[in-house]
Amino acid sequence: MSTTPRPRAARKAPDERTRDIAGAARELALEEGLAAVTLRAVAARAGVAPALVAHYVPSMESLIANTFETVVGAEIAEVEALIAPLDGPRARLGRLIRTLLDGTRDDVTVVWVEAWALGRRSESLARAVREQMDAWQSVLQGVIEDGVRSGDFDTADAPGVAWQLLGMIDGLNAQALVRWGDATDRGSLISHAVEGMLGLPRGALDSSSDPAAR
Amino acid sequence: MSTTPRPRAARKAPDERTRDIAGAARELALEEGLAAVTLRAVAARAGVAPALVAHYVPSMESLIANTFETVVGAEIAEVEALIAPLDGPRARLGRLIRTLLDGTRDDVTVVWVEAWALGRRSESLARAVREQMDAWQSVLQGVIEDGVRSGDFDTADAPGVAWQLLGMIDGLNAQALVRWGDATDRGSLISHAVEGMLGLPRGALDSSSDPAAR
DNA sequence: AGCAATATTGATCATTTGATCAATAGACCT
DNA sequence: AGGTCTATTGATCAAATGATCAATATTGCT
Repeated sequence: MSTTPRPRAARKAPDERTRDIAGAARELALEEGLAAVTLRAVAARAGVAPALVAHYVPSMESLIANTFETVVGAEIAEVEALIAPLDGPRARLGRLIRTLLDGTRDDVTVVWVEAWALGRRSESLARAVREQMDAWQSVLQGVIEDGVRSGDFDTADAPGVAWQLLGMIDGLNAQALVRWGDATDRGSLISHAVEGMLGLPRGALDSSSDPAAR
Repeated sequence: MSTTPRPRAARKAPDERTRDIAGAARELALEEGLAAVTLRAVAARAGVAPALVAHYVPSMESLIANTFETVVGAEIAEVEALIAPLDGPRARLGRLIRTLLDGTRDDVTVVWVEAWALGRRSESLARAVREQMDAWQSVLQGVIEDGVRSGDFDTADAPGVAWQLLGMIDGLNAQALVRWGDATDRGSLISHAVEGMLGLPRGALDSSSDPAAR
């Protein structure tokens, strides 16, 4: 059992090394979960000595919190950009739900689930989780309020519906993480659920109005 | 810093000691989460030496899996007993949802969330999680199928609706774990969601038909 | 070429975890 | 009372974690 000796890392500017380390942490989180983001694992992935990671980061706790923020923040931005050009609240909301439930982001879901658990023992991670949940809720609430204004949706509690929908999506994705194998389509039934919350007729949110879903 | 010296534990029959240890593990899981169920913590709570816990349990991994099963199994049995005597599928489903979302079982929710995360690193825990999810799904599916037979509900996919509903409930509870403070009533909106999934008119699942909810 | 600044590292420490085993002590039977 | 069985324990180990610090190597400037 020979541990491959690592050549001395090339000297880099602090800014770049900082980005390297953050990137290594991000990759690890997506590939193996937040719990795999350890001092030594990040160092190995970044190709540096463990002490260097410790040197560039105030604490592993903060690195993990920042990594969570990066991963989830990118997901939010990505989905936001995806639905922004769509035409009308119904199309945007339908697409958003289908996208988040299409199973292509299970790596991010793992990060979410581990953040919920680890957040109970890390105040900074817990804070990051709350912030990102607020950010997601804000996106959803925006779409719903647009729909209420335009008459597409009917609800007196857009913030509440946004929270509910967010919880549902998270729950369904977390569940799918365990029920791999039995791959019920996650997106079809929830549309009816949302229709119920928003006073829409059955089928109003299905993919027939979404060109990209055909 | 004086560690209180523990008196030698009274000799007990193996069966009883086994139950003691399982009980200590269960209490710890409910009070501080599954991650707190460590060899030494369980030993301290049970009032015995750490080596004794190791002696009575094949591995901590299995103790944790069994503890999860106990905690969640008890929750299922409890809720099942609660809704069984109710009159009709609508009342039973409504009560089930309201009960699971009333916020009085957050300790169990913590166990669920940690099990999802830890299950990624423990095959036995992952198996236990799948089993208990199946058990929950089975309960939900039973209620829904009753409703379909009686004409109360309208869906062609009772198993799918059961899975979706389970995921939604878990997600909303997990979310509430983090959003303490902002305590939106978790139960009211989801009723509309379920009405949407089951083809019910708005309000059909509200608490007006549930004597205990008034 | 020499030097100062600093990026990088090896060595090391303290904790926490699960696990093993020989030794001990208490209960029960004859 | 004595002896046997076995429940219980202290001591100890290996592994993994986060963190610190003096020492080293490399860069870039003069």
